[in-house]
Formats: sequence, C-alpha cells, structure tokens
Amino acid sequence: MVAKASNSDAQDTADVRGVTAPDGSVKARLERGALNLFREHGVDGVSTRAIAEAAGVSEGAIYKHFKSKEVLAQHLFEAIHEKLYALVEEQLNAAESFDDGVLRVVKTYCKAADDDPTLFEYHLTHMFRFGVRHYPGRPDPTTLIASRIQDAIDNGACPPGNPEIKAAAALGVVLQPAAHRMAGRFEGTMTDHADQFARASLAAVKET
Amino acid sequence: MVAKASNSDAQDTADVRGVTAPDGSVKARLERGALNLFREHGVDGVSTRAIAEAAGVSEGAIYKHFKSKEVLAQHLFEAIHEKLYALVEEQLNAAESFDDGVLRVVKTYCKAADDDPTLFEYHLTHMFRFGVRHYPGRPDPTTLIASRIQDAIDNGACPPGNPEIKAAAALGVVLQPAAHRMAGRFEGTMTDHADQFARASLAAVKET
DNA sequence: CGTTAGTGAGTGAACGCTCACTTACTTTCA
DNA sequence: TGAAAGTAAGTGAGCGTTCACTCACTAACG
Repeated sequence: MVAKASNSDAQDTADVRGVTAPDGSVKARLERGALNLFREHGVDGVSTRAIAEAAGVSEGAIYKHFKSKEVLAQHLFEAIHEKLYALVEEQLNAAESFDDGVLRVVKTYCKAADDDPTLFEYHLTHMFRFGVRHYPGRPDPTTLIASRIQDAIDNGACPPGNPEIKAAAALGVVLQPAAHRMAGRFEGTMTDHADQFARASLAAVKET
Repeated sequence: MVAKASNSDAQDTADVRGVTAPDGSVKARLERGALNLFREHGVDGVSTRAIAEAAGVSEGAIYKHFKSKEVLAQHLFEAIHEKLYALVEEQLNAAESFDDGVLRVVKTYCKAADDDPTLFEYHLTHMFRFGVRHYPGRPDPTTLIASRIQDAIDNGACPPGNPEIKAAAALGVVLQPAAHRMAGRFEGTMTDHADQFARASLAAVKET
C-alpha cells in the first residue's frame, strides 16, 4: 500500500495509485470519468450514458466491470476511504508522540486534498451518502483516530473526554476548511496551512 | 425575522417558526413531508409521488405551491440558511466581546441542531448541493462570521490570519461533531457539549 | 476455437410535470 | 337576499422523456 518510491517518475501522484485501475485501461477510464462527473453533478445527477461517453466506451462496457452504477459509485468512495485509512494508520504508527500524530494526520489529509482534489471532493461531498454507516471491522479513519485518542487519554497525553467527539472536532478543523476551499472561499493549497490546522486540531482535541 | 415572543406558548420551537408555512396547511405538510424524505433519501432519491403521499395530498398539489421539486428543495434549504443567518447575526450583535460572540454562535448552532434535527441534518447534508455558490448579498452565516473575525483582527481581539480559514475551522469544530452525532457516533445533545465546542472553536480561531 | 471485452439498439419502469376537471369559497349585482 | 360569476386549491389520469440495465452480437486473442 505504501508508495514504492523506487520509480523516479512516481512522485506527486503517489496517493492516487491503488485507488483506480491501471491508467489507460477501460476500467480506469470508467472510474476517472465517473469520478469527475460524480464530483461535479453528484451520483444521481449523472447518467450511465454520460459515464460511458466520458470514458469513451459504450454504455454496456460499464456493466462488464461493475454490477451497477451504484456499485461503481460505492467502489470509488470505498477506494479513497480505505486509502485514507491506510495513510492515517501509517502516519500514526510512525508518530513519536500524540502531538506528532495529530500533526502527521492533519498533513496527510491536507496532502490528500491537494494531490487529488477531485477524489477528495467526491469523498467529502458523498460522505453522507456512503459514509454514514460505520460498522465494526470497516476500515474507518475516524474510528482509528478516535481509538488513538483514547490511548492518549489513558496515557495522560490528552485530557479526558469522549474520544469520538474529540476526533470529530479535530477532523472538522481540517475538513470544513477543505470544503470552503473547494467552494472558492480562500486561495492556496491545504498544505500551505497544514501547520495552522495541526495546531488548531490539537487545541480542539484538548479542549473537547 | 426575529421571533415575536409575545405569544406565551412559542417557547422551544421558536427556531422552526418562519421556516415552514403555518402548521396544518397543505403547504406546511408538503414542506415537512418533503423535508423528512429529503433528509433520509436525498432530494434525488425522492419522487414527487412520495412527497404527495407523505403530505396526504395529490401530486398536482405540489405544483400549486412550488414551481418544481427542485424549487421546493431549494426553498427548504434557503429557509434554514436564512434563519441561521438571522440567529447568528442576532447573537453577534448581542455579544459583549469577541470570545462571547464565539460562545453565542456555537450555542446557536448547537441549539438549532437540537431543536430541529431533521431541518439541521437536511441543511448539513445538502450544503454541497445548494450552499456552495456564495455571491455578494446572499445572507450567508459563514461570510458574516468571517467578517466579524476580520473586525476582531483589526481590534486586536484575535491574532491575524485569513478570516475565511478561521471561520471555516471554527465552524468545523461544531459541524463535524454534529454530523458524527447524526451518524450515531456519540450520544447526548449538541448543547450538552456546547461549552467544549465553544472553547475548541475559540482555540481554532486563534490558532489558524 | 473458446473466452473475454466491448457494442449499441432495445426494454420496461419510473420519473417530473401537465391539464382538464371538481370543489369550496368569495364577490358581484339586480 | 340569492342566483350567477369568478377565483384559487386540489385532484389524478396521463403525457413525453429519461433512466438503468440487458442481450444478441462482433472483434480480438492465445
């Protein structure tokens, strides 16, 4: 899951790898085409004809790769969801302290938003459609973050409180600005402000 | 726009008044029925036949009150949007200091979420569909908050920085937990945690 | 020659919306 | 005062359109 980084020309698109099929394949073109359309018009605002056209294939080709339009949309959401989980887990394991963990997770979200804005925006705007249900065993970044906050509370690295609320508040500090940036409310990349967000996130975790 | 409050039995539902038509009317039943369905299934997941059935009227009745299903959905979103704007403005004007203003706004959002969860959830989940475009003159709570943050920066009550980012981070501290609560990630009302959110929001504003 | 990927016309269902009509109430005026 | 005319709300069958999805077919390939 971690970027190989041995290939010299695989630098800035590292986060996208593993989320979509190999470039150029019909499946990858369907995924990218659908993603672009879903992001702009929402899943329900996009027809299978439009997806096929965007991918440069016939409508029937969709059904050689995905059982339904809904499954395609879910697959795209799950892909970014699981990728984020893996990235967050990697950074949390590499963290030297609780505060360092918060900084790393915030930077991870900022980088993900900057690296593939379309993918991130789709994830953000469709959280309520696909992300609401959380059941045990599902790789959910928020649950992971909450459990690490619980550990920090036990260790005394974080003041006591409801870890789910702390996790939500900390994430909100990053995700709401990400949404506002997508709406054109401010300029610059998310990473430009990562340190601010990290400080604010940390404060939010400790105050809630 | 502000509640008249002369009527003694208009206490805890005050926030809802003015958002929908008078109770019992066909228009009010259409708005409530549509709102409940839109919240649960999304605007595109609800048919005009279903709305009519929920309101206990015929399908044609919808079009005596609203030009289209889309207009009905927009109307519902705008109603809560403008109501929130009015409430936020009222609290900001009553605030004795910048810190007090943050506390009041956070409490306002918490109360709105608690008083009419359906309305608030619809607002939250459809922000990306209706709330993305912000143009001058539109009553937008976020823009109002950002402008007050700018004032505070000018007065020295708040450290310098981009007010749009500060506003987004502060709102995120409240809205993300609100979304997580709706997803069933924690118990209790939003107001139960309003003081925590206020402290965290204030910290987020000052750290970004 | 069997398998797999891709085609695209076709299908039934569901959709948003319309419209001729009924009903209930208000206004007009001899 | 009371019949006639006008108005607005509500009805529900039905319209044209679009939709997701299917399937008989072809092309490419080992």
